[in-house]
Amino acid sequence: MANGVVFHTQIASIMEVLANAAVAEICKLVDDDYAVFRLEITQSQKENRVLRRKLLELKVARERAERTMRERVLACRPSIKILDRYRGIARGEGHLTGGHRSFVKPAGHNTLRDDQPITVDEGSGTSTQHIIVIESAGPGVKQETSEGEENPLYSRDPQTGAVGAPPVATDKPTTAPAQPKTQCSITEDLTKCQTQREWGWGDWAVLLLPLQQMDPSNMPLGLEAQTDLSRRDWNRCSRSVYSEGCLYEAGEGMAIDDVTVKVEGDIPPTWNADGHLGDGHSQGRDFLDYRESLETNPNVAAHYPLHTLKDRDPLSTSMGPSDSHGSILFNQVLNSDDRTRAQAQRGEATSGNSKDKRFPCMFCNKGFSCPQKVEIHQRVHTGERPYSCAQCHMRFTQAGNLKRHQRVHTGEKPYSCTQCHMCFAQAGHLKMHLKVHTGERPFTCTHCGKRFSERSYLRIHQQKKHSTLIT
DNA sequence: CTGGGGATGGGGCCC
DNA sequence: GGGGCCCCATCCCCA
Repeated sequence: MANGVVFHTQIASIMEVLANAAVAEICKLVDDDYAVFRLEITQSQKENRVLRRKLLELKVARERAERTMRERVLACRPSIKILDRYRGIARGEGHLTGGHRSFVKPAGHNTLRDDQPITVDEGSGTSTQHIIVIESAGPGVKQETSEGEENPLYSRDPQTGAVGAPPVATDKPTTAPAQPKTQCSITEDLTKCQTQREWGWGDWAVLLLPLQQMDPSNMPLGLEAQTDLSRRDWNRCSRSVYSEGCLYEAGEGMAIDDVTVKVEGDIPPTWNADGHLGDGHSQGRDFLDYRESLETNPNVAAHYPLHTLKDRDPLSTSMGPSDSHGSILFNQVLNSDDRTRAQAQRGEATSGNSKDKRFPCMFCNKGFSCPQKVEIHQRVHTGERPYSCAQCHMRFTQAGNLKRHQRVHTGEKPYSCTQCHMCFAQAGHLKMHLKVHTGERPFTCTHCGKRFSERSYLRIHQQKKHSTLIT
């Protein structure tokens, strides 16, 4: 018994010694790592100071160069005009009250209708919109200054009243656009610009990039709206547009070629790229693909060939989840255009001229019968998806679509075939399925006479076999 | 051929 | 009666 006690005592002593040794070893490692870490921090701080100083110097130099180059460019090339109504704000002479919402205009969309509403101003007096419309057609980069033609709806900076000068100054004006940039880098540039509240030549050069370098699927979208609060904000915003009427005044549109319309302004608090509730200062990450919207506008469709959009090869830049989201949005938008054309062919009115459809979309001018319809439709353009699935976090533009989606989780298939035991979650799927039993094939290929049960099958067939598109 | 989802229009209900 | 809001049916596309 006594031997047992001694044995346990010895074991305890040994364990204590081992534990102490381990602790000492751990402390030594921690101390070593801490020293290294501290050294790295110190070096990083030094680097930060140096970079900050360089940044300041560059900023001062660019300001100086801007002034001289602006005078020089305007003197040498009177055709160069720059539209920059809100430069005072963008340059930091004012303040931004919200985040930025941006749209990319389609390739080939080289004109913008005078009455094309592309932006929103809540009229609060503090909301700001920044429209940048650039024409780079031909050898001349045609831009237009807003000085002297300021839109009262887009007021001067409420604090300073400043209307900034066009950002034409540059250190390297002719070489900036030549460098290929990925969509990611474009976004980063814009983010930096917005962060600094300053636009220089390099920023404009980014906007002048050809669209082939701007793939829609890589546009980082921060389109999700999660909360009712945000939805109300955005809805209020869109409704205010209707209360205000079309805000886009004649004569302020700009001709555009290589593509870019950029609209910045207030966005709902949730429009952060990460899809979470935010403060609205997403710093330019929330690009929205806008290229589709003008296609459906009968007044501008002729100028905006859709193929120029579809033919673009996607960039390989990985943008994470919002990347695919953007691609989906773009595809759906194109589908919407196809649908619009199909509806027009069926004789369905799509213009906003009729009395029944007197509520036009602020993006594409398509008419709807009531403001709610427009609000829903405009989500095509804005990417807003207020309805979230609790099971899988998918988001939808309409409550009904969410409800339909939830059958995926519940397994509910309320539509049963009377001919067989098949069940479907959607009525349309049952309807389509019934054609299997009836043999109905109403869609006939005009080239080979082959018949199909669905229009989409015919279209695919003609694409594959005849290399044509049905209209 | 099935299944999931985007988008539009119709219609009912309420104020 | 008209407008706002909501639900639903439907068409369409794509994987």
